[in-house]
Amino acid sequence: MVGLDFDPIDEAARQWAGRWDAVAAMRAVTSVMRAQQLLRARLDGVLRPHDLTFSRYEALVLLTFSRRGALPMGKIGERLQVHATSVSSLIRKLQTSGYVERVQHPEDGRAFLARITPSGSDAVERATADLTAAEFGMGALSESDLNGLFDVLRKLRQDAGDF
Amino acid sequence: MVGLDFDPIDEAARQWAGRWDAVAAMRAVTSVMRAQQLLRARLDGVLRPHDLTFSRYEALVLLTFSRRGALPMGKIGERLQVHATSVSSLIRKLQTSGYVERVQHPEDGRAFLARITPSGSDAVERATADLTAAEFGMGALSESDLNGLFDVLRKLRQDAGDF
DNA sequence: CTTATGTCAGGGTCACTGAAATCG
DNA sequence: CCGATTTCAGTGCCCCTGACATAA
Repeated sequence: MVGLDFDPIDEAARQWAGRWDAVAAMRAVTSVMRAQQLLRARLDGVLRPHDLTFSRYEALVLLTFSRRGALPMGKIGERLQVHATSVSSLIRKLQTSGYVERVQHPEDGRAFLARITPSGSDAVERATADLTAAEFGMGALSESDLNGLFDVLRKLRQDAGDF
Repeated sequence: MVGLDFDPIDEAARQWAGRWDAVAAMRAVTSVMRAQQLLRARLDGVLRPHDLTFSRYEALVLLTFSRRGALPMGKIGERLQVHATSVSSLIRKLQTSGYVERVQHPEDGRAFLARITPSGSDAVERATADLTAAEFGMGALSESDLNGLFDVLRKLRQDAGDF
C-alpha cells in the first residue's frame, strides 16, 4: 500500500545493532507480527463475501472435520486455543449467519454442542475454494519455504506449551 | 496452558489433505497466526509492568532511533505500517504515560511531532532489557532459525508491497 | 480551491477478567 | 459443597471508515 523504498524492519535492526542485543530475535518477532497482520487482512478480504472471518472459518473447518459435525464448546476452545468466552461469541456469530446450530449435549445437561448446518458446509466449501485460489495469501513462498516456516514455528508453539 | 497431546495444526493438516488442496499453505498460515498470538501474549506480559504494549513499544523504539527523538505522526504511521487514527491513539496513550510529548512542527503548522521524553527513554531501556532477557519469546529457536524466519517472511512482506 | 495532516466519533473483531447460573 | 461448563457484563486493544477543522 504505502511502498517504502526500504525495509523498515531491516532498517530498525541496523540501528538496533549499535545499541542492544538480541537483534535476530527482535527482527524475527517483528516480522511475525507484520506477516500476521498482512495475512489476516488478505484472508479476511477473501472471506468477507462469505460472511466469515478467519477465526470463524477455522471453527467451521474444525466442525467439518469432526466425526458427527458437532463438538462441545469446550472442545472447540481447546482445539482452537481460544478462551471459552471467545468460543461463545464465535459460535453465536456463526449461528446468526445460519452456519451453525446449538444442540443439547446428549449426556451432559449443562453442555451445548455446536453443529454445522448444510448452509455452513456449503460456506466452508466455497470459502475454501476461494482461499486455495488465493494460495492463502502465501503465493510468494515456495513449497519448501512453507514447510520450513511450519517446522520453525512448531518449535515455537511447542516451547509455549501448545501441545 | 492447555497442553494437548498432539499438534492441532498438524492434525488439521492431516484431515485437510484428504479433501482439499494447498495443505502446506494452510498449515503455514495457521502457524503464523498462532505464533503471533503466542508471541503477543508473552511480550505484552513482559511489557505490562512498564505500562506498554508491543505496539507502543515499537513506537517508542522508533522515536529512540530518530535523529532528534521526534517524528511527525504521518511518518510514524508510515514506518510502523499502521493507520493514521491508530497512530493518533497510540501516541495519546504514550502521552498519558508520560513517555511522549506533542510539539508543534517547526515548519508545518498543521502537523505535530511526537517527541520521546526522558521518562520514555528510560522506559525503553528497561523494557528492552526485560525483552532481551526473555529473548523476545523466541528462546526455542536457534540463530539460524531466526534468520531463516526473517528471510522467508521478508518475501511475504515484499510480495504484499510493504517495501 | 485543492490537497495534506491530524483529530474525533463510531463500528467491528478479538482477548481477557469476574460474576453468575446450571448441572455432575 | 466442590468443580466443570457456559454465558453475560465490562474492559482493553487494535484496525478501519467517514466526517471535520486546519493549514500548505
